[in-house]
Amino acid sequence: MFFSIDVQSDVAIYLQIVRQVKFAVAAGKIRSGQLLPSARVLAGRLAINPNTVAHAYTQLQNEGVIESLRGRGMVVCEGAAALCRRQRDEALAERIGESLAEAWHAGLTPKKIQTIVDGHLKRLANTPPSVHREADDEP
Amino acid sequence: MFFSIDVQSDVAIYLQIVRQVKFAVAAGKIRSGQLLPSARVLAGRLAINPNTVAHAYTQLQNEGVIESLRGRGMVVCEGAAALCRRQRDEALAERIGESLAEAWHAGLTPKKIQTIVDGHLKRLANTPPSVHREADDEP
Amino acid sequence: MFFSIDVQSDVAIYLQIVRQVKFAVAAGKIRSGQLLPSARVLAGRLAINPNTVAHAYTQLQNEGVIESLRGRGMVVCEGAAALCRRQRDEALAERIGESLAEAWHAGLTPKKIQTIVDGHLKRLANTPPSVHREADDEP
Amino acid sequence: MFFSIDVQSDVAIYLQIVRQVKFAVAAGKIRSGQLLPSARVLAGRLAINPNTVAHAYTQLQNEGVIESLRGRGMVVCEGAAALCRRQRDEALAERIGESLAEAWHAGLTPKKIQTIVDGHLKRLANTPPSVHREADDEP
DNA sequence: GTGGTCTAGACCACA
DNA sequence: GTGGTCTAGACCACA
Repeated sequence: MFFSIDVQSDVAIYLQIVRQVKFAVAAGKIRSGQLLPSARVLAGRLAINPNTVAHAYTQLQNEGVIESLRGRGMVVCEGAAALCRRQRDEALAERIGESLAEAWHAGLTPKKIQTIVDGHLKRLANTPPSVHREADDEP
Repeated sequence: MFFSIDVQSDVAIYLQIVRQVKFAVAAGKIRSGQLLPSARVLAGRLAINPNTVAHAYTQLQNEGVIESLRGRGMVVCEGAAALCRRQRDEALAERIGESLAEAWHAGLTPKKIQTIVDGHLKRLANTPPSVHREADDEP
Repeated sequence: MFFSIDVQSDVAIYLQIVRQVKFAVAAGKIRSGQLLPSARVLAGRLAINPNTVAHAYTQLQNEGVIESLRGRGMVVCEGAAALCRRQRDEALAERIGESLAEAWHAGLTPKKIQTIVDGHLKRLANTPPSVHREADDEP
Repeated sequence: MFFSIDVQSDVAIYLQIVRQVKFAVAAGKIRSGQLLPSARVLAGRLAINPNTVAHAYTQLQNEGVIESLRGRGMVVCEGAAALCRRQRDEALAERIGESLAEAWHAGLTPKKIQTIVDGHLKRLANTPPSVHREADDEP
């Protein structure tokens, strides 16, 4: 129900799934103990290859986000929310940092960079975020 | 003299070259009509295969940044500086926008995002940029 | 099933493939969404190197005729038929125009040029065209 | 004085020279016994490499259009006008034939092809040809 | 010397 | 299985 994948994207499909599961867990949309849809079901829903979903689930398993309950399916681990939130915030901060560093090293002035940032933030402020904002996201 | 590639990077070598040539042209480090080092020479300098450099040059040719003078080499096209500057600025702004949008849609507040941005900019301000900053980069 | 290449020709093999794919798409012999034969398969069929086919496919991709579905193959883009038809018609008209202009500037009279054209068309009329003629090719 | 070359063209420079000399001889702009500019002089005038001009002259010599007078230079052969005119007319007719055949095999109808031809001829009729039209060009 | 083309074969991520 | 990337090395026309 939560996932949408873009087969055109240059990001591998299995990574899009990994990412969306983590973000959903971080945002509390999927809670600890909750069952994920089976690889076959999710694959059917997204019209992709079941192996691709299985690949994503394996990676999530290796990272300790989900675990397999034999015969039942994959459930979200205890503590996964905190883990995913931490990972998500680090990833987001890192990507922002990279994009700013790139602009900086290309020679754009801090003023111009801040102008670009402000423009984007203003535009985003008029857009509803995809997930509910949570108070505990704040430091 | 300008190029440095990172074979470890997950960005293809030929794309690193494409990008660095464009940025060098945008920054005025290579000017219209100027000959690029031949594929063989540049390959030798970077310790990579000449075909990889040729691949990068072909892409730059397709994008209208350079053109081949038969038997003489590849020269920077007339108007390439403006083209590269535009592409570079668009790419930088887009990447910043994407990273901010990602954070926004993940539920981070504008305040938190701005805090992350400020932290990065402060850190960068103590780092020399890779290229000279140009006045005409300013709006 | 459609392609035939001439290794003797002074036109590069990969360009012969590019051209034939475009013409096949323009003629409706390959439709949007349809998978092209994989580089390896087509190479085997044409008894050439897979890299040469890949080169052709890359060029078709750059021109927006086909796109790659990761791990699945290359499919004809939406709208490629119109694009290829337009390109084909422009290319044909341009080549005819060039050949006529050349004759004109060499000093041949319009009457003599028309005589040459008529002779060729008469001869061609007795030759079956390579593709079915389509009604919508008519203005 | 007659020649103009296009370094961007995909036709080799030496072939552009060969062609222009032949066409000039065919059109009577250069007559039998007349000296061509030396390779060095022509190269200087066209801002190209003398080797390239020499390459063109060698080809013209092999085809019997010009001959070298030791110490004097290259002169147009006796009978070169007829030879060049014949070659020119054959080449022009062949190129027209190829362009028409290409359109034919792509599936364009004779009517559409004739329409394209008429359009081009009408446009050309309003353009002065590069050379004087000669009565003896007519059959 | 230059780029353009082609072959042969490798390894990779991905589906 | 698929395409993407890279290496290595060949031969060509051209300047």
